[in-house]
Amino acid sequence: MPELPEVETTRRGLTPHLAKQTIQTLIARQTRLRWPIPTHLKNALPGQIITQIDRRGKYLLLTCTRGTLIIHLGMSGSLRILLKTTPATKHDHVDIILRNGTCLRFNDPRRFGCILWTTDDVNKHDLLKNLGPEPLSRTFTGDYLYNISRGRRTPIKTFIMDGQIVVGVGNIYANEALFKAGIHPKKAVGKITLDDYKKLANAIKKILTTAIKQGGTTLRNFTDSNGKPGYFKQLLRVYGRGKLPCYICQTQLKEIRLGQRSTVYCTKCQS
DNA sequence: AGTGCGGCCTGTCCGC
DNA sequence: TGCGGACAGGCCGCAC
Repeated sequence: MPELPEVETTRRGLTPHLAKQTIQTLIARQTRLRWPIPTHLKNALPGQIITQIDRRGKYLLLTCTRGTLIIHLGMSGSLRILLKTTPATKHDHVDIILRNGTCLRFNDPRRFGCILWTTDDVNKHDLLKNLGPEPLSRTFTGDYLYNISRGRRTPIKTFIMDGQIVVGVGNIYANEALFKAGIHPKKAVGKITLDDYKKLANAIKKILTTAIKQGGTTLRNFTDSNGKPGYFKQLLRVYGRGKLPCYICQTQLKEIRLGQRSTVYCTKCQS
């Protein structure tokens, strides 16, 4: 389950392998992802040199000589660098073969991810043009949240999971950040004070930064072949802990559905 | 415009 | 032990 920290970790891991490399071919074994892989990609990619590897929210952006690859890992996607001779296994949907004999392999059991291509300004792409600020940037502050939430009634948890408000905050981190900031997940955004928004913005930054330092570890049933355990799981205060005692006050944590998402909070610590 | 929700997918887990 | 069904999650795109 790639969250922003894992996408960032992926980006950092891929960069030395991809930067300045030339693409030889594209192999698409399964083109039906979140959106179909563009049919012209097979013609567009060969000869392209990858010049830059960026991240916007949970999107990876591979800037090439004459276009940009937009990759999202969805729920279950992963990217690996392998020798191009490595046999493909289940859910290895796409290979981008490089001239140096390596390959970037996209694996995604649930196929919620996507691989798209644009030759225009990538920030004007439909998927990116309306995205909110990066949570770790200076523009994401308590003041920002306060100002854009006046007069609105959405529950705060839904609000911070909205990519147009701020990118990269998924269900797990939303739960954790609200607990850390002491804010009830259902609280209407228009009624939250500037002071609380400052706490919340800081909580989001802190949690994401910590998770990146952990190597962007996935959570729950992490069945990576490397057998890497979920380090960040040990730091979870509320997510996945419904009915268990709050670490702060021992009150039984409450679990509800909010916007069809599992939501866990402490009735005493969060108001 | 703001808000809420259905749908896309497969692996895992639970109860029978 | 096998099987069906609920659930998990990001996030677009639609309906109100």
